[in-house]
Amino acid sequence: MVSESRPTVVPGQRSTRQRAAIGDLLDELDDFRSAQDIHEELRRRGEGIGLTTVYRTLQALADAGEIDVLRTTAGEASYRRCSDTHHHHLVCRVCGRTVEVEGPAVEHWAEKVAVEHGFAEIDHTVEIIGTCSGCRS
Amino acid sequence: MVSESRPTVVPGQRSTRQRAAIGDLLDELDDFRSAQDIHEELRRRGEGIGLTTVYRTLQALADAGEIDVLRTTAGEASYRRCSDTHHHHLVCRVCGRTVEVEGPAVEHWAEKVAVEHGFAEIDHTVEIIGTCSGCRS
DNA sequence: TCCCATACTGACACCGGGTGTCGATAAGGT
DNA sequence: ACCTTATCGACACCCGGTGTCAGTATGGGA
Repeated sequence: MVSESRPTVVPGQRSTRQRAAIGDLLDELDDFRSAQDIHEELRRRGEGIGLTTVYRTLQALADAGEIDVLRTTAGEASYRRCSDTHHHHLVCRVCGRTVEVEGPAVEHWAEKVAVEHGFAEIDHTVEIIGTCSGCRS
Repeated sequence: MVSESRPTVVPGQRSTRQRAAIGDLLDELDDFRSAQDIHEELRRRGEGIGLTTVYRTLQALADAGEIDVLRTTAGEASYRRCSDTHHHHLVCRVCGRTVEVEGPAVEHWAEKVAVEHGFAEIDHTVEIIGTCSGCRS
């Protein structure tokens, strides 16, 4: 028994109480949350944790590809634990409910268009936002 | 002769020297530029104009759909005069060179996916970034 | 088990893009 | 020309995010 339910929260970095708390919270949440939301929620639960640490851990997780980042139109970053496979997001503009969607056709299109214009090392972002059924009543 | 080469820079607002200067500069530029870039360039050319005015004019133009806005990963807003038709951008991550691209298939896919999940009033963002041929040497 | 080099933490100061305020100024109808 | 109204822009301010650095926790040796 190697007693490692969460081997490393952030690959290549030590596992600490604070990082574990952030990891656990992300597992629990479904929507995109800002660093400050996450910090506030952890404090509410009695975790002693600093805002700086939350910012840095989330950034490290994002760099490692462990979580997805979304920039709100207000310029704020939002984070969410997602599935490993490449996908995009369908987000409700009212409640923030998020659905992961795949679109192989879009990937190919982006790649093709970019190559046609002589671009390489292609990356892309696709976000769909709308109002979900629950928020229309 | 109604002597109106630029009837209104921002629809529903007065035409002023400052707004005309911003409009002219946007006509001239090809890439996405930040508000501060635009302010700096206008000052360099001798235009007396305040940074606040530039911010507000660009925002009004964007609200009116006269120009396109792009949020950089650094959280900074960039602006560019674009064609009227709906399109997306292929941007070079090094030099910022921008190509407008169309993808009817993507529009349909976004719409379809969103409707399937019960979403309405659908909007979407698609950006492709890569390294252009000139910047790879 | 103790020790120590190393990584991590977090309070705090700071940075920078962007916005609110408000007196000064320009626009344009009469 | 005059007056009402929109606009301008210097300045203070807001706030998300980052750099710093002294203090603290961690975990691999000895």
